Amino acid sequence: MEAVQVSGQEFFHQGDRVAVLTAQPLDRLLDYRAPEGGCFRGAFVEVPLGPRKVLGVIWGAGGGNFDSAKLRSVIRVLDLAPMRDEMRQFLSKAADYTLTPMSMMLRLATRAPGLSDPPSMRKVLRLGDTQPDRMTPARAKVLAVMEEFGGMAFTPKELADMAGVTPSVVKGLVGQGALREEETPRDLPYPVLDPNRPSKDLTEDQSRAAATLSEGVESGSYGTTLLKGVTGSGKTEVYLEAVAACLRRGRQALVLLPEIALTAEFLKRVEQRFGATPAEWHSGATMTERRRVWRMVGQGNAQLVIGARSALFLPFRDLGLIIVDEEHDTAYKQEEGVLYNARDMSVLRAAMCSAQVVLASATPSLETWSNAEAGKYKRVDLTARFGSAVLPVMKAVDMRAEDLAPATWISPTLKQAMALRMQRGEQSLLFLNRRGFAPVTICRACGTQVACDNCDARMVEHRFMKRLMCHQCGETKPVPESCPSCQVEGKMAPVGPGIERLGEETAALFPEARIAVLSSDLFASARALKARIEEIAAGEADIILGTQLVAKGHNFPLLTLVGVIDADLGLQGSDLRAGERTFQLMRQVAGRAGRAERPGEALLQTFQPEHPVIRAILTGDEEEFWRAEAAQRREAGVPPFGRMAGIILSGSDLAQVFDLGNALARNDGPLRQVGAQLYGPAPAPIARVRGRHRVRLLVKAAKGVALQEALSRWVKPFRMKGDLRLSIDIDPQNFF
DNA sequence: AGCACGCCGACT
DNA sequence: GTCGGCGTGCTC
Repeated sequence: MEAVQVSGQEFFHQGDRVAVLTAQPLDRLLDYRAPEGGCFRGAFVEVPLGPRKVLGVIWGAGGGNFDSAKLRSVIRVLDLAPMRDEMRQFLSKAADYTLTPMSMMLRLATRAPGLSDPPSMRKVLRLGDTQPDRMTPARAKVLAVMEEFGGMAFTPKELADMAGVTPSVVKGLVGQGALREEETPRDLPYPVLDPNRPSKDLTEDQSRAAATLSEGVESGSYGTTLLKGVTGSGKTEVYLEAVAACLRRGRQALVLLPEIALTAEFLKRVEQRFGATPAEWHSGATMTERRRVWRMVGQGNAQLVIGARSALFLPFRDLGLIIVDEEHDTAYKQEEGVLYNARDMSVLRAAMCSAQVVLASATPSLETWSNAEAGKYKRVDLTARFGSAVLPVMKAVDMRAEDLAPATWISPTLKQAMALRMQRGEQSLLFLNRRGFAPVTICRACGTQVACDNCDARMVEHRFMKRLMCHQCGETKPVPESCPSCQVEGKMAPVGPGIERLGEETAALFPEARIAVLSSDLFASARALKARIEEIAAGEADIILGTQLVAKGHNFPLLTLVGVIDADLGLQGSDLRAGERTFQLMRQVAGRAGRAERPGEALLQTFQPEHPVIRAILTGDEEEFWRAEAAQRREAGVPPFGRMAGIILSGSDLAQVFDLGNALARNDGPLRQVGAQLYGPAPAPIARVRGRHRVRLLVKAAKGVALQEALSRWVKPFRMKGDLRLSIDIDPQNFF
């Protein structure tokens, strides 16, 4: 049973007027009468709403301006750990910050199935108090197992398997009273993690870093630390020590990872360190797992959770530490529904519950770097260990001086470097952040490019499935024989390189090479991809071609050359963070090559070798890069030195969407009052997705301005007619 | 979010 | 006549 024991909490007696927050998008609290037996503030309840019963949380005393005669009663208090005050505060603050209705926040915080159901039970067996009338060898085996694990309970199936007998033997013993049936909750506590098992040997550097982090945890107060260290510097070992310190204090810890693909490997390391597997929370988890995690976290029966960004909204009972691994990763930004950045929300949540945050990265975001610089965050640096990956020699290949045949992308310089690796029996990696065969299919007769019917995006040829695909909505169609516009036949041609096309070119250059193409869409499952990566790491490929996914986490010990096919790719466009992103990505990709005993080399093919970002990547002076980037942003008054918000309008009728945008722009009084500037409306980068037109506006304000307040006053008067939608993205990652 | 209410077009 | 399209509005 989950005991509802909250001391010092406000209590409401039966019939009292209480305000209830539900997950229905009402954006206000509803008043009810407290149920029989009363309820505490924070209790999860079931309330009637129209013809339905819905989940809600007792938020406080009722407001009173609703006709008492029409008040309905809370149906019952659910058998769930009540929401703690700090969680209510966290949700409120996060809602204020992201301008999200509370109902949506509650939905985020209750994303587990069957919360309204009583805890699911199952039958288990314990040793009974009578002896069976006749002892048989099979029966003896079963009883021996029970003796061996004295006091433990097993399901009939488990017990039969462990004893090596058929279920009927077990059934017989139950009938005899030698085994006793008992009901227990199906959701079991997670195995206890032991923080005092011996850790790996840490270098002096690592021990110092671990001590700093642990000190923070032991203080029992809020604090954020940037843990900066390159791949192979042992970041994970270091922060697992902070986790150990947290567990020793009896508090819970949360490790956020940017991608599900990284969790399996991480779980192994946790098991090695703490002797058991922690709870796991991500979109791939089954309903049963989600339910178990949610309930156990609330009861304090899960000490450590490894999860994706939404794990931040789990009902921790006593959260003492949040690790945000690869904190710069854009996957932490939720781009749909509730628009939040899990990195920033981690800091908020930690502040609410006196927990520590560790932001770990080899290439921190500028936000985090400058917060550390400003002394808001502590900073701990790890240098590379002997024998671990070291940053390779980085060189630019000036593409203006290279002689390339049409429709080829591997320069003679890069080819030569690859040939050398082939000779030496070492691996090369070519990085191209473009899935598919060719990004554009063009008609050579009229110049038309094949576009998606539902989105304002060009369709990408995927030759392995012999179709064109829209990377926005996933729609596919066959590669047309004749031009959809001018009807001329046989003139459709692929333009530009994708990873598949690069594969063809590589195969032509090195017919004897074993080539592996790693692109997320070429694998049926994360498991298949992981298996392939392991094969490659073991040496089962000479040349690896990869998209974004090769930049993350995976180590290839035999790899000594990284060739970046188009280092300029990320620098195009007007993205504020283009430089930062390119810098991070290039450093990470380059970091795949070379270890201390086998130095690596990275060749960056570029048409602009004198570009400041490319130069910074080549010289490798990170601090200088960040200082320069920070200076530029400060000058421009953009994040983290100014505030920004994106307004995204969408709807099926373009004129209507633009009308709304223009109306918003004309009535920007509340924004001008706080000195904020408004840009737009303008078509969004992908102006049409799934048949909906998208228009954007951008708001820029000085730091310290009450931006959210001004924004909500600004948009409030506008009614959304028809299928028009308006969403506000505070601290947007992409702009126009 | 659901789910009802309601007000106009093609059917038994 | 009425079945049903989904636009508008309410839920304590």
